[in-house]
Amino acid sequence: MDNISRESERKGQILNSAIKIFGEKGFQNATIAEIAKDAGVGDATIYEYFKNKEDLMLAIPVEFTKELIPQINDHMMGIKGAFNKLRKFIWWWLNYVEKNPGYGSIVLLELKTSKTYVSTEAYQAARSFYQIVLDIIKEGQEEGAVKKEINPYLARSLCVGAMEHIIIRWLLKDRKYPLIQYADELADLLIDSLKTRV
Amino acid sequence: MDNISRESERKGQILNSAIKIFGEKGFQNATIAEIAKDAGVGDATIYEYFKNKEDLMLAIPVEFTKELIPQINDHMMGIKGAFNKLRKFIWWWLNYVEKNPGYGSIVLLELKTSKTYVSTEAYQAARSFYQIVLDIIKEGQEEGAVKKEINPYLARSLCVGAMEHIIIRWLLKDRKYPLIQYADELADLLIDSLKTRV
DNA sequence: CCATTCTTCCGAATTACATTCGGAATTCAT
DNA sequence: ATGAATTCCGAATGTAATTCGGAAGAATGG
Repeated sequence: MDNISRESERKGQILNSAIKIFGEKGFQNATIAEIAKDAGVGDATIYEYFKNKEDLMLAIPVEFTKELIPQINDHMMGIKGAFNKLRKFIWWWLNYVEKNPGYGSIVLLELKTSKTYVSTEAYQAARSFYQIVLDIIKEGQEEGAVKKEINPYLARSLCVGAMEHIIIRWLLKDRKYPLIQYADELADLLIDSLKTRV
Repeated sequence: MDNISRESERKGQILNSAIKIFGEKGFQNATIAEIAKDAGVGDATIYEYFKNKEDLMLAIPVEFTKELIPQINDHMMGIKGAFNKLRKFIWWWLNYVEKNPGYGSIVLLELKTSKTYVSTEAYQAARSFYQIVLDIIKEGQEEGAVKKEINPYLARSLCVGAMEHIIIRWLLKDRKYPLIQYADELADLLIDSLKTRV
């Protein structure tokens, strides 16, 4: 989650502290003072780099999701067949959130309450991340593995909705036992849902 | 959404204004002053009935979800077969949110960011609402319509996750065209996912 | 090497709200 | 009708976001 090259060192420090504090306490209960202190800068300095508290939170997914897409694509390399890719995607995403729960709770819980969310870059970033699932489904339809009659956008909602629901439950409650323990069973169920019947 | 009998008239006024303002502006951007003004009471009066702003928001699902469960059960009467019930549930829930988007955005977007959410009555209320889906799935397994080998809890996550995902998309973006237009296709997809194969 | 501008940074005000206080208005019980 | 309780709220308080004004440091030019 760290050492990502960014325009400015300062901006990077602040973002790293922001992800940490927002992730721990949530948007509401995190204070600018605390983030500033953690980043080792003055409160006012944050406002040199971000318009306001909300803008600071929205900057997190933009920066980090940019990194995610190459990473998942890298993991996808050499995997053949839509269902194998989907299984990998589920595994990878659950694993990533488990390792970075702060990022997960920002993206899955906090972000959507921002009044302007849909018109932000953050929304576009999330969109292109989930686009991967859509591509997998379409690929599956081409290769004949996924039922042709399914609306691929609805199928994406099914996959993403189920994943998010499981992740959100985990974020809200337990966080104790591994999140990836759900990965296989969830993948089985989703694959079975989409599969062409013989 | 109105005329629900409650302990006190005042408390009811405040809750109705709260659902309206929170629903419109979100928790963050709603102010106590605005809710008080809308309810026609002084700011301090709100604190006679609710511990604080967060407690006021959390009171909404408790009050309203109590009403929801009898309503949906009422609609379920006379419907035979798990899949017919599931279809009805999807239709009814999408329709309810479409008619009460303020309530929907509180329950689906705002609530989960509350630090204490899982330990509140509001969480229990949501839980018993979604319990209905679990019961339908279990019933389906008993009558042989739903695959026996599916973990019913995971199946619930699939159904609820997909519904919530579609509702959240609608709340965040469009809200223009009818939400229920998704109901049938979603129901088809979910039913097909759960169905025992011959 | 020094003066000048430009940039970065931040301590100290300012502002916007949530929350609390103290007492006024109203209702209730006798 | 009167004292006691309850309900209500305007004004004060406290906390945290945001802005201001200028200090400290880096870059430019002679």
